[in-house]
Amino acid sequence: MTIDENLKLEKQLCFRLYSLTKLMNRHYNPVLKKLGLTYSQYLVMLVLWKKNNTTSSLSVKQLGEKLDLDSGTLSPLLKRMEKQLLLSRFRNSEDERSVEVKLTGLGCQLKEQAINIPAQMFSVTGMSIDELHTLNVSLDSLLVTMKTK
Amino acid sequence: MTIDENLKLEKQLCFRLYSLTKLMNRHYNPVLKKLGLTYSQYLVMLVLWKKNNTTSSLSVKQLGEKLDLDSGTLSPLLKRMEKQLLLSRFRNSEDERSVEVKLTGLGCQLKEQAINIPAQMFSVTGMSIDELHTLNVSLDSLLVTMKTK
DNA sequence: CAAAATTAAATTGCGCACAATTAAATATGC
DNA sequence: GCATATTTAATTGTGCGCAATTTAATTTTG
Repeated sequence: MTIDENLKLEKQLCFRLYSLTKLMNRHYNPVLKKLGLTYSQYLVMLVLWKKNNTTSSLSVKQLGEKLDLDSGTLSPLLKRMEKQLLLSRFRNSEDERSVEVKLTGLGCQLKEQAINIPAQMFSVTGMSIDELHTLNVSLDSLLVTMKTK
Repeated sequence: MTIDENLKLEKQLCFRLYSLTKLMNRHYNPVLKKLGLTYSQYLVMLVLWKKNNTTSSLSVKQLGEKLDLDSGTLSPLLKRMEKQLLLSRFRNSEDERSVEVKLTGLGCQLKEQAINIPAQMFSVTGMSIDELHTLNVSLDSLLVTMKTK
């Protein structure tokens, strides 16, 4: 095998991940559009829906850690979601540097419309539960390695 | 398992792919910056480097098919690369609708500086050749399924 | 306690991705 | 041959993702 061989697009893991992520997005978008969400906004909602109420809040920093996004991405994104009345933003009175985010009633309700999305998307993959699990384990291991290098 | 369980971020394949793609980008960017390339521009170069000369050309359409990108992404991207003197763009005289892209001498030379990137990035994954191959096969299969659904 | 360092968010600027539209060239059908 | 349809790029507008910088609040340190 020549060194040249390695530079082929088809050989690259990164290109597969890149293509799959785009493809994943294209499958999610029409579904999420019905809820008025983009994919990134959906990820934010997934985090907030876990609380499942309109009282507990999460800081932008905590959200950023969970989603691996910085304030440069989250600040404008959360502002758009606030404008859509999905969540509210307010400074933490204990520490005025921190901005807290909390679901509105509307944002909380939206969960009902999203409840079937994971199953729907799973069916698009055409995979079995076992195959999915195996792939998830591989990707998790890769994520851990690449985060620490 | 409750339906609710499915909505957890940690369970989602899409989130793993999304996170890995971002992580992959973060590893590529400092390396590619030395060549003055973004990740997407690198992908374009990978396609063009295969020709390995400054005479054969590829249409924007063909490039778009290989990379799964449309003209809305490629047109401005290729213009930026033309400005950097990596490639040249010109209308096909046989069919004036088509725009052809071709490496400049500079673009062709840049390949030498990129020759070790795949090996370097492979080492970041911490995987064996076999593990990489297995993962690639899984992802390819998923790509095929999701393209046709 | 005051100066310096750290932390959290916001802002700015750039480059994708992509939906939707537009413009121009070519192909097709009658 | 000409109207119609299709094809190809480019353009416009929106929303990320992120590097770099800025602003403000808090913590640390001498």
